[in-house]
Amino acid sequence: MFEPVRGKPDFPAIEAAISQLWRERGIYKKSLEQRRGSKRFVFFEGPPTANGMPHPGHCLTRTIKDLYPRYRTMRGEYCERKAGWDTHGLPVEVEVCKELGIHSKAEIEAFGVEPFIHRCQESVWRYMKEWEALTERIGFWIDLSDAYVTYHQSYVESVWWALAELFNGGLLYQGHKIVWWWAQGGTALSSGEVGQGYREVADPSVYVAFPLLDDEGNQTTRSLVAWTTTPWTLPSNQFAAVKADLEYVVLREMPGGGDGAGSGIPAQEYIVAEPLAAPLGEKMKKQFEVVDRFMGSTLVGRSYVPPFDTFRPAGSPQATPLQAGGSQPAAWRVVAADFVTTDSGTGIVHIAPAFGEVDYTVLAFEQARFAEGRGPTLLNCVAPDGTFTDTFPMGSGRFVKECDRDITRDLRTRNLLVHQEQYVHDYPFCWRADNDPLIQYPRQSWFIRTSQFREQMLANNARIDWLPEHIKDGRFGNFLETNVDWALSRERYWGTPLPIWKCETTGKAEAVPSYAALVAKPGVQGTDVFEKAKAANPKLSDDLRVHKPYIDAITYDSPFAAGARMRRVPEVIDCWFDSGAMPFAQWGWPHRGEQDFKTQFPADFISEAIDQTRGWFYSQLAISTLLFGAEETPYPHPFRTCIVLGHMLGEDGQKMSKSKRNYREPAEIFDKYGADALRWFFLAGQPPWTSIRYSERAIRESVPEFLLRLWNVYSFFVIYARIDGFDPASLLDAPGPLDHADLAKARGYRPVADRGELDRWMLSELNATCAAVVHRMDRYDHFGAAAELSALVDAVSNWFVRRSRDRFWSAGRADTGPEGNAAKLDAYWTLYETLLTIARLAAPFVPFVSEAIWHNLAVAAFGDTVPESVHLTDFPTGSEPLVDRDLVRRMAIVRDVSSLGRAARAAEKLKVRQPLSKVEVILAEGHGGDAADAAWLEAHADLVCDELNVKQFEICREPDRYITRAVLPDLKKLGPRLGKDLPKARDAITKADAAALLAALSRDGRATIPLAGGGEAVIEKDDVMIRTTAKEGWAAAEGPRAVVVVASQLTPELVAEGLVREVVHAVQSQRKTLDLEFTDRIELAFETASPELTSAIEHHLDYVASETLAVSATFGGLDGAAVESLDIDGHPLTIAIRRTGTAPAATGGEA
RNA sequence: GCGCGCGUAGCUCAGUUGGUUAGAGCGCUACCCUGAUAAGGUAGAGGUCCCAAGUUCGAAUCUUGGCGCGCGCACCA
Repeated sequence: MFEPVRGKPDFPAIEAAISQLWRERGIYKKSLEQRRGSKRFVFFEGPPTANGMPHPGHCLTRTIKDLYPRYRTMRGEYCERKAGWDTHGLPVEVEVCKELGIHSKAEIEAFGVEPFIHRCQESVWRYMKEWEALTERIGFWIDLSDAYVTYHQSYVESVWWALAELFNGGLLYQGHKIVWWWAQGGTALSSGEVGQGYREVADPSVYVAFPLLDDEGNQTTRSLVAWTTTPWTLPSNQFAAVKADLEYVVLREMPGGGDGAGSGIPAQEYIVAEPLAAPLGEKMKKQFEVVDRFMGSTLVGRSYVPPFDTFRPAGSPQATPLQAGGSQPAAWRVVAADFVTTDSGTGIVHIAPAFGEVDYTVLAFEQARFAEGRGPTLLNCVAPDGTFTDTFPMGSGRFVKECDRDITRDLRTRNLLVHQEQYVHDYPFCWRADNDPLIQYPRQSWFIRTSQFREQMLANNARIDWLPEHIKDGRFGNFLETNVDWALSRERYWGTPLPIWKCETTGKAEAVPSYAALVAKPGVQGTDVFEKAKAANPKLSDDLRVHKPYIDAITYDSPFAAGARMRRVPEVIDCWFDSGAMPFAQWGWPHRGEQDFKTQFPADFISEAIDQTRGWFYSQLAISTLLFGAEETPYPHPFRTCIVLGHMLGEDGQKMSKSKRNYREPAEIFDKYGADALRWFFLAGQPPWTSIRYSERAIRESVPEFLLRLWNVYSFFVIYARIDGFDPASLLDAPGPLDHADLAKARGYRPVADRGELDRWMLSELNATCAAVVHRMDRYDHFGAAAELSALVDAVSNWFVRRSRDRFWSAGRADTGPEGNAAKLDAYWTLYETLLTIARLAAPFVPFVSEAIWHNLAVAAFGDTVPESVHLTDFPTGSEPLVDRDLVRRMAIVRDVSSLGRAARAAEKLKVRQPLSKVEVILAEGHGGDAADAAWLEAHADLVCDELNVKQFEICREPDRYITRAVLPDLKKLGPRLGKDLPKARDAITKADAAALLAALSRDGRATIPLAGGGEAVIEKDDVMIRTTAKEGWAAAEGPRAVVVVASQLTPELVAEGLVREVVHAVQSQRKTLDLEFTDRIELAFETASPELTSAIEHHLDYVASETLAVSATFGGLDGAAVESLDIDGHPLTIAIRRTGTAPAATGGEA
């Protein structure tokens, strides 16, 4: 027998109990075991970082990541779910630095790399408990005990193998490039990391004069005006770039204002691009006259005085021999460059090759023009820590950005500052230390030649199913097309060490694919460093063996030079490479895990939020393509389908972030509403790729619509099943999965075909929904599937249960015994089957509530002869033979007619309590309905009468009394055929005599109508639709399927009945205010001065008494009764109620 | 600046290949039910489908150009 159900569910408490049940019985493991050997569904877990608290965004990803594996498992597939943790990288180091109160690399070195690494390793697990709790709480089934961890030796060795492969293939190289440099952190960042840190800031923007030299090397009064937002790069200026085919003008200040006028100092003349001259004048609020104009090519080759003489020797510029013969000064010369634009600035670009990628290409180009070894060298007066060196005394030892002000002031005193303003633009900061601006800086760095694989990556991408689809060719495709080589190395500490050892003599390098390969090298030394540390501290993790600083101690004999040693390069790698290597590194492949890797590659399904486009999605695709791309595969790799989730927004619509903590803790939501509420909100609230507004209100409001409604139906079922003795276990001896075929074996389970219409309808809807949900879920459309589920629960609650109440409350027991009531038993079987099936359908979505329902309806009833968990059952796919489409359609018509009837009543202010004599229904033609529908509807007159509280139902025989018919052209059919004549045809059809036209069409199947302005059109029967419109003066409502007319005339009898219903309603309200149980019996007495009301009550006294459970109903007073005076439709009435006793709760009898 | 996405009811969002009366939930208002009851149900009000032009017989839907929002990118010197 079923356990009693609390009417008001405490979902969090229910979920806690279910959670415990799963844990104790190992349901997750069993769900896997049960499918072992079946077709695999491969899922990759994108590793989160556990050194921060989980937030609502993680709840979303974990919900989606749980949904599909659960669904697939129920569909019969085998889906391993290996957890993973991302443990390396800057986020961890920065967190540890914060704890230590330090920031710079120097401080880390002072603290000691070894203890620092230990701290990092501990920090990684700081919030592990919270993560594990969240994972269990939200019902994310995954193997936490067997998680892959990116710092583990086996993982690191897999990454080493990958890097060695790339190195040996010539795809991993060291290059000198301008990189985005985090000076305080002393490392370059990848483009992905740089992208994370853009922020809008106001920088000083300066217009600086570069005085031109004449042919003799003397300074002239004409100056180039260059624009820059990074004054600190000016000391390292090497060139000025112009566009050769752009017009430049020479500006002289008009007399009458400004500095220098009349002071004897020759007026300054400024050279700028013609289109930018006027804007500059406006900014400076000065009048200029143009004294000369020429093309940019005229300027090319001219020498100028750089703003600072940091690197400039005294005297005239030195002529340097060119490759092609002749000579030129190597630096401080005007060059031509195509990238110069007139979008902003002056059309003259200050070139500091050390601090700009484009600037660097100018230098490289210029170097090639000069004789070997004589060209310009890179000028740089900034140290790697972002401070000026002694080469630039003014800023020596200070961070460059802090010197902007002093540099500007200096320029002004030397009359070189033409103009200054604030410039608001986006500038990158370190994504982990967001007060540190990044600078572009020349650096040796290790790169992966990903750009060489652009086409292969695009081809691979083309075969991936992206959801939403536009990611493929949009955001992700674009990113691939503009791919640049992956800046892999990090000059940091806590990361996978770059497994490259260099010969100290020759500088030649080789890559090492594993620790074993390393210690097998000839003359290996230094392995004892770790062993000693381990001896001193036995708790030291063995995995640190392959980390800094221990790994750096290991050296071996160079194969390149006799007597030389091989030493590791100092860098670690970008942690995104770690996570991207996860498809094979999670198994330690290729050093081990061959079988696992083979069966678990590629993934069928992954899902993360959109910020992973350039993160994990890219790193996986790039690594997989580079390593495995040579082989033709019939599938994309390393994943086939990827759901890209939208960003989670806070209550204010702002983006949430771990560091800003601008969100409610998930735990609070779990405690108040439960995990299933949150899951349903995520899954059913919106398509997964839209950004989700995470608000408590929205979560709360999503509960009644589905979870609570489902629970209420379930609770209704259990309450009455217990009362009526519906005990499936006593009717079914050898239960199996409790699906339709299984239940059909039960005694008293009548074949569906023999059952009442409502039952057949319910099972039709149920099975149709199963098929629809499967269809949606197979296409990763859980949002659509959730809508189907929601509609099904609505159908059960608002139609099946409501229309079945009579059966549930009718006399007799719900069994096959002598008191058995077959119709009642049918109702129970139908609702039972429906609820069991819904529990299975909803299981992947709301696993807790589904389990609670299953547990009571199946396990509590049958014990261990049925599956002990809903998650061990097969997902219902729907049985087509049980679906009766005609019935579904016709029931929809009844619901429509009822709804329209109520609308008609409402329009005339006729409340449902007032009985009416008649309802007439005119069915629309041409809406897929037919004559059989009308007959069917007529057969359901009682149902409609009951719903609408009318005495009589009729399909209207004289529709013309109530409606007018209009013939409407079916534009979709006629449009393509008639084209431009359509408007004329439409007018002609609309204006034509509808009756005559219809007659002609039904007689001949076609009709010819004349068109305005000549010509005619032939229309066929199917080319038109008939619209019926209610005539004025009737209580009618029209919908697409029918017009419903209610008779609004009231007879005295009807009025009296209406009054009585009002009285009953008043008594019931009174019962409720008196807090009477629904089984309490009462004595009832009325007093009224209205003869009309007196008469009405007298005529229906029995009805009143039975409806209100009154043992007596009289006129007059009643001692000790609760008395209430009120107004019944304008008639005064006093009601006296006295409780007399309680009848035993039972169904049957007074329905 | 370039790219991607979005713009539909007070709020959150659907809207299938262009087709006649643009939908849902919540909220609001009114009503119903009172044996699922601190539940449940029905109806109503509420829309220049961001703007403009174009294509078309016909545009929320397609095209172009604006405007606004979000996100991403980076040769913003």
